[in-house]
Formats: sequence, structure tokens, C-alpha cells
Amino acid sequence: MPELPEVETVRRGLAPAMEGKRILRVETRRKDLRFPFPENFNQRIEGAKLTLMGRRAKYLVAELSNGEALIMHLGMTGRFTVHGKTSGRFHHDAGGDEKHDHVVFEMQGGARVVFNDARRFGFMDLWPADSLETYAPFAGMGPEPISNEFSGAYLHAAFKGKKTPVKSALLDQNVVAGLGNIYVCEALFRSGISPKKLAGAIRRDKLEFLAVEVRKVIEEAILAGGSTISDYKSTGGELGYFQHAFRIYDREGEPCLACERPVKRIVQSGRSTFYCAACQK
DNA sequence: CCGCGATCCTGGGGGC
DNA sequence: TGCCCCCAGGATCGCG
Repeated sequence: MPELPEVETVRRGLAPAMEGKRILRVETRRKDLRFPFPENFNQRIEGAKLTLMGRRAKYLVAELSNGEALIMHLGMTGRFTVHGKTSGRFHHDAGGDEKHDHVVFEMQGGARVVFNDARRFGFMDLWPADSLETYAPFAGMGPEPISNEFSGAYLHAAFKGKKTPVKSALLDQNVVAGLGNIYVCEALFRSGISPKKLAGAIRRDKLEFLAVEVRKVIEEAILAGGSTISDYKSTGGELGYFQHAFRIYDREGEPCLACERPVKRIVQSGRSTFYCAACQK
């Protein structure tokens, strides 16, 4: 489920159950996800209070009272569910019984927060909270697309001289952080730019459009609670509904919403790209 | 520096 | 029903 809007939706779902609460106990049911859990993972977080549930790009960053930051990535299929008597929406069962439930956090206040990840591309890590900028994936990472730093001028500078297709450039987390395959396709369609166009060859005025559409599609998707693909559910079991607002993603062969010509699908750097050859130049 | 393919995993869907 | 192949929201690494 996880591009920026989905991760932000998860963050908002976890915050009421975890923020300001002590982590009473952590159950890790295997020694690794994508990577091994860090050394003494359980001991290092049990008993600590989770002071802030934050997010950077597609990473959840939970700051703990002991100075550690618990960094969590959902990979492709990672999902969190909140169980028990907590404020807000939650599952009324005990939780932790599903296939691929790998980690269970027992929180002060009674919530059980369960991490499930079928493909195990997700991971958890610990890093000093006061030097997150030195955490390898964050070093060199581009701005958030909904930040003031992100603009047409920024893209103009970031794309300067780049001979890579704009689709690949936007997927590069060091250019802009948090976009993935779906929202890149959507933003390129909305701004009328071909995914094959070389990043460095796009006119400045088009980059202004692109920056605006990237921001808009991400903001709209956050408001919709993210996109639900397959049977993804957010922390309380509710579905995001932005998938109904897809204008180009996963619409191969269907009529373009602007010109009615069939939507094309190509593969770029191993990922599907959906676009309209007539509307995107 | 760049694009590309392979890779880490499991599951769902379509074709036969 | 079963089997096989392809596909999937991510990200890294090695190769040419």
C-alpha cells in the first residue's frame, strides 16, 4: 500500500494508539523482515514512551523517550492494524492471529498494534533520534512534495542536465521523497508530460505545472485516506478511496479521460507506466 | 552518471 | 480444480 499518502494515513491511524504511550512489550515473531531486526531490538524499545509518531517520505519515524528513533518501512505489502480499546477507530479483536503478523506492540492504554507483511519487503530499524539526517536512506533525500521547498524552480534545478526519463527521475527519492509508481503516473498525466521525456529537456513552464500537479495529487490522496489496492486496509480497517480517483494508473486499454484514445502501458526501469500518447508530450 | 535487469518475498488473477 | 506464468504500491546492487 505504501506511497507517501498511504504512509501518512497509517501514521495518522497509529498516532492515537501510540503517541504519548509507553511501549510495554514487543513481540517479534521472526528474526528478520527484509533485514534482521537491530541488535537487542526488543530490549531497546520496551519500557520507552513513544513521544512522537512522525513520517519522512515513505518511512514512519517514531521518536522514543530514550533517545532512539524507531524507523519503520512498509515495503510493498506492510500494514499496521490497531486492536483493543483505544480512542478512535480500531479492531475489537485481540489481533495478531493473521498469517504474516510479524510484530506486535503492546501499548500502555491497552492497544495492540500489529505489523503484517506478506512479502517482507518492509523493515524496522533504530537510530539516534537527534541525528536522523545521518540515517543512510535520509541522507541526500529530496524534499517532501508537499513542502515549501518543492516547486517548479526546485525541479528545474534538480532536473538540470538529467538525461534520465522524467518518470524515473520522479521515482528517485533523492529528487523528491515519497512518490511511487502510482502518483508519478498520475502527476505526469495531469501535467501533460510524457513519462519518456528526458527530465533535463522539460521546459521551465511545464515544470511549474508538474510541481503543482505532484503536490495536488498527493494532497488529494492524503485527504482520501490513500489508495486501496488489493485488500489493503488502514489501521482501523477502513479503506482508502483515492483509487477511484485514478485518472491513468492501471487503466491500460481504457479510454483516456481527456481524449478517449486507449491508455498505453509501457515498462520503464522494470515498472509499469500508464500514459496517454496523445495528451502527454 | 545512467538505464536496465535481477533480487528480496508471497499471493492473487487469468489462461489453459 | 490445478498448474503455470505474470503481475504487484519499494529499493538496492551489479553490470555494461
